[in-house]
This record gives sequence, structure tokens and C-alpha cells, in this order.
Amino acid sequence: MPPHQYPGSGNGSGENPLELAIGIQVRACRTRLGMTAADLARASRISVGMMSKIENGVISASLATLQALSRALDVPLTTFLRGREYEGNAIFVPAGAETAFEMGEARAAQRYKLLGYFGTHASSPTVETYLFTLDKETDAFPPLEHFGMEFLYLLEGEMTYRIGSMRYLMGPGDSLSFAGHTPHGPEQLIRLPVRFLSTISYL
DNA sequence: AATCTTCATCCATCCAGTCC
DNA sequence: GGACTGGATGGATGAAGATT
Repeated sequence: MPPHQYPGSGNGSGENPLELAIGIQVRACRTRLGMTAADLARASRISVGMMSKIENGVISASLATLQALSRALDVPLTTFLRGREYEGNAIFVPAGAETAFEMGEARAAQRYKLLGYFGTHASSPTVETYLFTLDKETDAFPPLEHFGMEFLYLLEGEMTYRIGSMRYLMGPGDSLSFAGHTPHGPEQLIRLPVRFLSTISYL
């Protein structure tokens, strides 16, 4: 298959494009870790034959099976779906080309960048993803509120994050999912710089 | 309306065959 | 010989129709 051509798209087969896409992602993750199909099958507690069919898009693996694979590969379940959606309507943001925002005088040093969005109009996206970089202790900001749901993933640093009356001590790799209408925000920046991804869904 | 039966479909395993 | 593929097969599940 030529580079940049998505598996299952335009290959003439027209069969199980989503299953093929998932299979390609599973295989890519597996080979990246230097595992054989048998290794991954063993780790996921499925048969080697099943592994073969999943990787070749022959079957639609159940969610339980995909979850087992994601755990064995130590990747989020959504990794297997990456790149399949919105093939003809993708938004590519090269490194350094993000849209930077300043959040007002009181938060002058605290910056966040819009990495991408999806929706029928840029003015009313259904999903937005931001990269926050907080490099001063004073960058912690008052709680925010908004519609929809938010997912937060801490990349670097350490902080306490407040959601309503709850406080969460977060380190790299920790994540939070919560309703946007609950007042939330970084409360104390413990180890700088703090960098985290924030995805907001307005659905 | 609730229960039972039948049938189709899906997901998974087994295992023989193929490929490198 | 190890890795992988794909056909055959079985168990689980759900939909649809029949019966009470």
C-alpha cells in the first residue's frame, strides 16, 4: 500500500474499511513494540487466529477484545480508531502552527493553544483540543465553567486540579474526565512546567 | 402482555495449510 | 521451523414468531 493511503480506502475491495483500519493500527502498535502476533494474542488472552483476523480486518472484534488489546499494548482504546473518522474532512496542524491565546491580564503568563477542532463550522465546533502550558506558579487560574464534557491529560509537571469541591493530585499520564459545567481548573502548580491536553466535547 | 421456541448472526477457537 | 492465514465449527446472544 502506498504511503498516506488509508487501508481499506480506494483499494477496490470495499470490505470492512473500519475493521481494516483498526487492524492496521493494532499491527502498527504491535510491531512498534517488537511483539509477534502470538505474543500479543497471549498477552490479550485471545487466539492467534483471532489476532490474524483482527489485523486483517476480517472480523469486527468486540469492545472487550479491543480493550484487552489496548491494555496489552498499553495504548488508549481510541488509538485503534485514530485516523479513520473524517477522512475527507481532516484538520492538520503542523507543530508550531497552533493558535495561541492569552487569557486576559490576570492570567497574562498562562497560555493555551488550540490544536484542533471539529464541527460543521469553525465558529461552533463540537470538539476542541487545547494544549495548556503553565510555567509560573501564578499561572494557576480561577475555576472555569462551560457546556459539554472535558477530558484532560497531563503531559508534564505536577499539579492539583480542582473540579467542584474535589481536588486531584495529577502527574504525567494522569487523566480526568468531567462535566464542563462543574467549576474546574488548575489550583496549585507543584512542579513546573505543567503541560496538559484538554479536549472539550460540546455534544 | 408475558413466556417459550426457533432461527440467524456474531464472535471466538481450533487446526491444517501456506509463506518466508 | 516459526509466524501467519483462513476454513470449519461451536457457544452466546438477540430478533421474530407462536403460544398461553
